[in-house]
Amino acid sequence: MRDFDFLGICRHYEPRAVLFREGSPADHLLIICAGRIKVTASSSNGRLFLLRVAAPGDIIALAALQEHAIHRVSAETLSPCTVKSIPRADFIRFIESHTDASRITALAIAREYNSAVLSARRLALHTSAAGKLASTLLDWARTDGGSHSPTPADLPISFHMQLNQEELGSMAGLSRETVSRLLTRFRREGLVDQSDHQMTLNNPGRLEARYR
Amino acid sequence: MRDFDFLGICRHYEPRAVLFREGSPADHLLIICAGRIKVTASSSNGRLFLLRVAAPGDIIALAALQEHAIHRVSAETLSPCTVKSIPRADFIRFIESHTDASRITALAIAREYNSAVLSARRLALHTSAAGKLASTLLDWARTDGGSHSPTPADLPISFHMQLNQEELGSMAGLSRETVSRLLTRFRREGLVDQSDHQMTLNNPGRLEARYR
DNA sequence: CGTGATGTTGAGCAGCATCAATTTCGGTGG
DNA sequence: CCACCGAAATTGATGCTGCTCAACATCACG
Repeated sequence: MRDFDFLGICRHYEPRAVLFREGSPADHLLIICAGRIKVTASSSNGRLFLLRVAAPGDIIALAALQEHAIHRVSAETLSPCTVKSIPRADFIRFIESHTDASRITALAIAREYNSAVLSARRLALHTSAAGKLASTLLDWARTDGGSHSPTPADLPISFHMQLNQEELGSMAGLSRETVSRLLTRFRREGLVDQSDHQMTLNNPGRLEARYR
Repeated sequence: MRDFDFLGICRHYEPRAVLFREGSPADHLLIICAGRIKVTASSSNGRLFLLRVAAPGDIIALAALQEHAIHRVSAETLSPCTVKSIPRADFIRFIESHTDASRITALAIAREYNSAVLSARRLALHTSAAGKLASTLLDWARTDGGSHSPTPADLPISFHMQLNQEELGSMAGLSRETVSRLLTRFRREGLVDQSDHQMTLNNPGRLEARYR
């Protein structure tokens, strides 16, 4: 841990700062120390896809593990952030020389992998818009809402919703308007509550059962 | 490498053999030595999503890196396969004790990660069915067609299509019928050729430009 | 010649994107 | 405190795309 502290450079960022852009060369790995970061991909026709919201402890810019790689996503801060930036060579030297670091790294990368798989799954398996939105919310609540414990299915889960409906839509592959309509529907059915930026899933089990 | 050979057990599988199923506990990592393996996820309503076709050198069952994890995908052989199965503890001990192994592992995992990100991207960014199918084919050709070199955009790419239209559809998030219609359309426009199980993208650049 | 797997093609319809109008809300300044 | 502004959310109307259902073709295999 002492060695790790000397690795790379820690920088502070204001909200809405861009850490890197799709297409730029990837040579540094980034580890989030504080704050939330939005990871997105975009298509030339202007569509945006929100791949994930990364939290402290997450590694982004994994592409930098390969030499001469190029970022396939962009990263932008959502809140004030502290991010440690480590050149590829230093990072690799570090995990090669610290036995337990390689394990922890592998785990961190596996977490990123899982999150990407969940996204793909969501988008592919659900035909209906309601299904996509519901499982986006559920996935979110379960990874963000915290506890890695097996989720008790019928207890309400509450979490801080840092995204507006447009961003939520670009995460679920839906238009802003559809998100709005669905949220009011879920609200009417008593499945979710929303006040300020707090989102509560009143009955995750039922939400999942009805719109999977 | 000598140590690696002693690690885990190598097993041989016939085509259509199931290596593991979604929901079962994940405690072994699998490394593909020979053959092709289909990695899928399914929803309760019977829909199937083909996440990726893994090739020799790929690691699957990455979920096993975490303790007490559960498989979120299923794996099934497409052809005769040789697969090395390594218990989690052994694998972790190995990468902790072999300096360069941790680097290589990290790279392998990063590859899996990239492939998952590409899938999610495809599904989210393309609104039209044609776009989804086109980019599925392009991604496939570029990773499978082999050369990691920057693809020259206007040369035909050819690759062995191991999937039927139904499977291709479940990779792109489309119905079997839509895949059929689109392939005939692409054929009519001279964008692809198909003979037997050989698929040729005559002009990747144009395919991409037209249906991105 | 039958059977099953795979591919092709058509018709109809639901669902979501799109366009557009309106409302709510938080912030800023007079 | 109110007026004003812009961003975000809500709601409605409309059209198109791709899913579904269905019939049929094709091919490999026994």
